[in-house]
Amino acid sequence: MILPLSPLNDFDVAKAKKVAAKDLSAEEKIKAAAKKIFTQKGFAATRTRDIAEEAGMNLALLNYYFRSKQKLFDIIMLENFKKLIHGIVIEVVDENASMEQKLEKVVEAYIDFLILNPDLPFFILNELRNNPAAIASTISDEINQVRNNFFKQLQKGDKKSKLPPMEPFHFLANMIGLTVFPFVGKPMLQRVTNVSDAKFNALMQERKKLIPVWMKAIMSMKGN
Amino acid sequence: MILPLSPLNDFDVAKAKKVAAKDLSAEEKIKAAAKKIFTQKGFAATRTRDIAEEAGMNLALLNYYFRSKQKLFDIIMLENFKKLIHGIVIEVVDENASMEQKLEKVVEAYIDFLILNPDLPFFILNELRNNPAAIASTISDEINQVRNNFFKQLQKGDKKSKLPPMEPFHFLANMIGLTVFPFVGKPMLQRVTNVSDAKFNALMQERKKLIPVWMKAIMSMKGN
DNA sequence: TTTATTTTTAATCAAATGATTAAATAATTT
DNA sequence: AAATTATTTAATCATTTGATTAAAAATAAA
Repeated sequence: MILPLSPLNDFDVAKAKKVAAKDLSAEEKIKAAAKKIFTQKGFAATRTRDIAEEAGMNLALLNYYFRSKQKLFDIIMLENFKKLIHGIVIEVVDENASMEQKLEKVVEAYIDFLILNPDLPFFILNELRNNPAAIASTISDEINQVRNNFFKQLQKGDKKSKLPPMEPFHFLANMIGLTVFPFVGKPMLQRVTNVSDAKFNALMQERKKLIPVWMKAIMSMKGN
Repeated sequence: MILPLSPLNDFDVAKAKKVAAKDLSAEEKIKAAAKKIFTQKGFAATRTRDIAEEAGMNLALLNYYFRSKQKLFDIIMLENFKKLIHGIVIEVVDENASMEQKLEKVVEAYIDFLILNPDLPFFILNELRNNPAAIASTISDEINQVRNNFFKQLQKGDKKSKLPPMEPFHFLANMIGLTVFPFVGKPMLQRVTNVSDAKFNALMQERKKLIPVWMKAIMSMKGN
């Protein structure tokens, strides 16, 4: 295999072949380790040696399989991002569901997901700051869907749930703020309120029921 | 001055003397540049050369005045942190103010502050992740004050405002989520909702009035 | 003005870090 | 089994980056 010597050749030829052998392929081990460390520490604070060590692999394998730290990061980034928005768009765009139904479904699915991936939102928010354009372009389709469907529903109000129209920005900020912020600010909140990890998760379970109720209360206020 | 040659000598002797000369001292220029870049990009992603360039100063001056990147960062970090919690604790701990009054005061003061320092909360959240213990110890006094005063008021309910008791964690998560999250998630929210910087600030002005109303609506719901 | 002190600069160092290479090993194909 | 191809390793490179140094310039003290 001459790939490392010819940087411009395509790279996936080698991959497909040996995958699915043994327990977990070297490539998969590296990817898993990279996901863990990149997600925890972000791009800049992650060293390729840390990834190799976490994967129990030789450092050179990282470049053998992924060419560069940046390329590896891009792959992780994209997968993380898709994982995070997967499901939510489909739920939210559904024409037949009422606002109330959407609220309940999305919040529950999201909190379940975040309990399993507590570092993901901070990671996304961080990298979105460093690279707004590149990432946004990969998901512009989903954004447009949300704009064309859900935002319209929001702005004309929801008859079934008796919820008046609401400015989409405020709705999103509230919804994500209430749902995602506890995970983004977890270290701070835990420190101030003196809450253990177990208690934190229990509180998040509570919020699955509470947030939809709160959101409806917010939307029912006059002046929105 | 022999400081650069004797690393263990005290460092502040030199400082005090020439400060307040010219327009802005070299030390102040570096500090301002460091604050800007550290706050924007975090510790790991910031290069000392970037700071020197931003300040228009020679790279060696950074070490001359501050000894190391880490020491400079610690100073910025502490100032940022104090700036962020300044005021809020005094407001919130005041025994005589009702919950309602506190809500209105704190939200307004905070949003005004955040409009001027939009990158600060993300910076704090980020560094709090990397170094939970060190930072927390510098503000444990303030945290205890909040616990002993405000959380008690929360948990016994507020008669004047007719607000029933609420779990402190949920209250904090909601309050900070609604107030601070828009700034933390600014790039994401702006992208999805297609909102300009000017519009964003206008929406934040709106939220100064809305969030207290929303918070009262949330707290008035049964089941908290 | 002369001397001492402080500040600034340019050059350089040492360590960390992303990446590469050539050789060794393992697996696959013929 | 022999030949080919793919994977893995240890050693090394080149660059970046935080830090230092010695000398020059600016300022203050005598």
